[in-house]
Amino acid sequence: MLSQTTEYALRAVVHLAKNPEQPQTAIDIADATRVSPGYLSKVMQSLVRGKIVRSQRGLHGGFRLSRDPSEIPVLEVINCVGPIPRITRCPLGIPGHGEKLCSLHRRLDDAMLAIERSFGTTTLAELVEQSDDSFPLCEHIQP
Amino acid sequence: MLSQTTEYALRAVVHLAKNPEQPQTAIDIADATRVSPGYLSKVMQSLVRGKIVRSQRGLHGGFRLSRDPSEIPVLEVINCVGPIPRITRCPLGIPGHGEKLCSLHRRLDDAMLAIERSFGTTTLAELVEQSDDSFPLCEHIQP
DNA sequence: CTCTAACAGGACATATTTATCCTCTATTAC
DNA sequence: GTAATAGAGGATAAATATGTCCTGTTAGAG
Repeated sequence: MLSQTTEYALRAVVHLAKNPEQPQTAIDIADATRVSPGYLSKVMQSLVRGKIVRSQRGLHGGFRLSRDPSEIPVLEVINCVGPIPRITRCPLGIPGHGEKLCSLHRRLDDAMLAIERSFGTTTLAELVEQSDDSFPLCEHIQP
Repeated sequence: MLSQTTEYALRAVVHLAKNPEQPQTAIDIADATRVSPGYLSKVMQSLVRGKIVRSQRGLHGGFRLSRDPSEIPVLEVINCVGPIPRITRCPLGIPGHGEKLCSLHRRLDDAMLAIERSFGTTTLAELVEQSDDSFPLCEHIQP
């Protein structure tokens, strides 16, 4: 539903939000999120272009969030690597069919809209505040 | 978000729901839904295997819905060609992480669940009842 | 200045999705 | 039976998404 790339981007920013003290290198993030380092670099580049994270080259460089997690909606991260495809016109391309959607496509677009809204009102801060254990992204089972 | 294939499948079943009188050939459906005939055949095969439509070979054959549109939830069509991917376990594959999801993945799965529910309670009948014009899938603009 | 750490970006490889084409089989009409 | 219609299914191609690798550039430390 959401692409792998989107999933990776979200893991990465969550990791950054959980480790704001010092910049995290691509390797750091790749290890923590279990994403291949090479591909993660590409994803991080997208996030940099989207102004979600800032990069710093050289020794002690790495990536950090460009804003406070509470200022970053999850949707913004998603849009950065692969936006939710909204249906704004009839996808059949029939001449004479324009902005008015049939019930099928209106329904589908409603679902997309609901997702957009849900992710638009959730911030990164909300994703990190409740977990305090050592695992970066998933909680472990209580013994 | 939903795949092209899913979109095509939905268009096809909507067309069938709107034309219940006689079986629709793959060509009929392909024309009406603006999908390439070859690929549509594949999609229809999936729908047949999923018991959503029934096929009839030979002259005057074609496809028709296997049940009344009011008995077919949109979700069933979706699941037939490419289910909504639910997140049931930590996707990072870290040993010791099991069923309990971190907040990121719980959020993502919540969104998937919401979509499933939305499409699970909408039937094909609801998608066709309100449009009565000649256009098969999209309404045209009022002059 | 030189060495090393670390991101940027291009070229390439693989996998998956989408699309095309051709042959086979089933059904109907005659 | 023969001919025509129409779905089933396999092989193949094209497009896109995902993943790898290598070189270049920037920054910091000595």
